[in-house]
Amino acid sequence: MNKLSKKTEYALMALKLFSDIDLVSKGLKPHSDLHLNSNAPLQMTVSAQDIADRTHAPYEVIARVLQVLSSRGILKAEYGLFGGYQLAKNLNEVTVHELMDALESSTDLTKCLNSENDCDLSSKCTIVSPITQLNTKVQNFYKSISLQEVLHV
Amino acid sequence: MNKLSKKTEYALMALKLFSDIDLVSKGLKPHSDLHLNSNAPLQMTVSAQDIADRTHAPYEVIARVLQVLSSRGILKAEYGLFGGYQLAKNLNEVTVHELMDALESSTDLTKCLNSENDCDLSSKCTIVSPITQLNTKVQNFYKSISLQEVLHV
DNA sequence: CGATATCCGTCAAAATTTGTCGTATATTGC
DNA sequence: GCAATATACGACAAATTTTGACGGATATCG
Ligand code: FES
Ligand code: FES
Repeated sequence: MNKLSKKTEYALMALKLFSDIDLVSKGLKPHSDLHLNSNAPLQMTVSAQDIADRTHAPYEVIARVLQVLSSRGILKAEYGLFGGYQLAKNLNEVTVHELMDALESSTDLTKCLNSENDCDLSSKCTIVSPITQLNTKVQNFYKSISLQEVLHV
Repeated sequence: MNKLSKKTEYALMALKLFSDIDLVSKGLKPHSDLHLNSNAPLQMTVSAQDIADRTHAPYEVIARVLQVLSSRGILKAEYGLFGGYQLAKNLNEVTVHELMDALESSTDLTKCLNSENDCDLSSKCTIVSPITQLNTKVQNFYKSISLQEVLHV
């Protein structure tokens, strides 16, 4: 399959939103219009509902994604009225690998590489070493790309 | 998910087998024992059944994989008794991307990138450009790695 | 012609992803 | 204290994809 899950896509949308808001707060223009509703003052803290509305992602799903990003320290959560999420890290310091590790079922290239999945063929398997080495290359590749680099295009 | 499918794994096993046979034919030692059964002379042409036996992959599945590799010109097929498959290309000239393109459902990083899948959100989507650019990077990465490089470790 | 092996369409089982629901917990404003 | 709001989390159903199996057609060779 070799695809990024919807969860990771939704995460990128949310993080791009925060990234743009951050630009606005510094007096710079975002790359795409934010379509901020109402004339309320710009809130650095955005609720899951707002993020769902603006990204057009299903609320329940992206809410869960935001919780994970929060648990990973990429976002900071605030309870209560006017609560929501804020960027907690500079996106320059978060890699694509980190995002995948947070949201994908696994970052490994194959199921057999997963230590929990004890493949009964591993003793007879002829490509354990090749796959392992290729896997390392792929991991390093995704570790070499920051989210800033991805979103700020 | 971001994983290589079983089909691609089976393909790598088969190609490693051919790669090792090729070494033997040149009088060199393969990296892993071939466990050639019987005392028959070494055949450059190997049947799907033999490959299934030696890789421990389900016959029906790896047979289909071999057919695809044949249609892509990576293997050469021969009908009839003592028929089977041979390496048709130098593995130095076949990339990981080429193998994925042959066997994975898609080489694209997300479903939305697939032109057939006309995502109804694409007009509102905020990450079309970021995803597209990241996708290109990933494609180029997989195009930069040859199967020789992967299997000959 | 018969034995063997590649080819190919279809389909069911299994696994994974995606989305939904219900509920608990924490914070704020009154 | 209490109601309103928003995050946190477990469980579950629907949808999609992968994996594997079956049946039969086509090609080659002795
Ligand atoms: S380790 Fe599972 S098939 Fe190679
Ligand atoms: S293009 Fe489909 S969600 Fe972005």
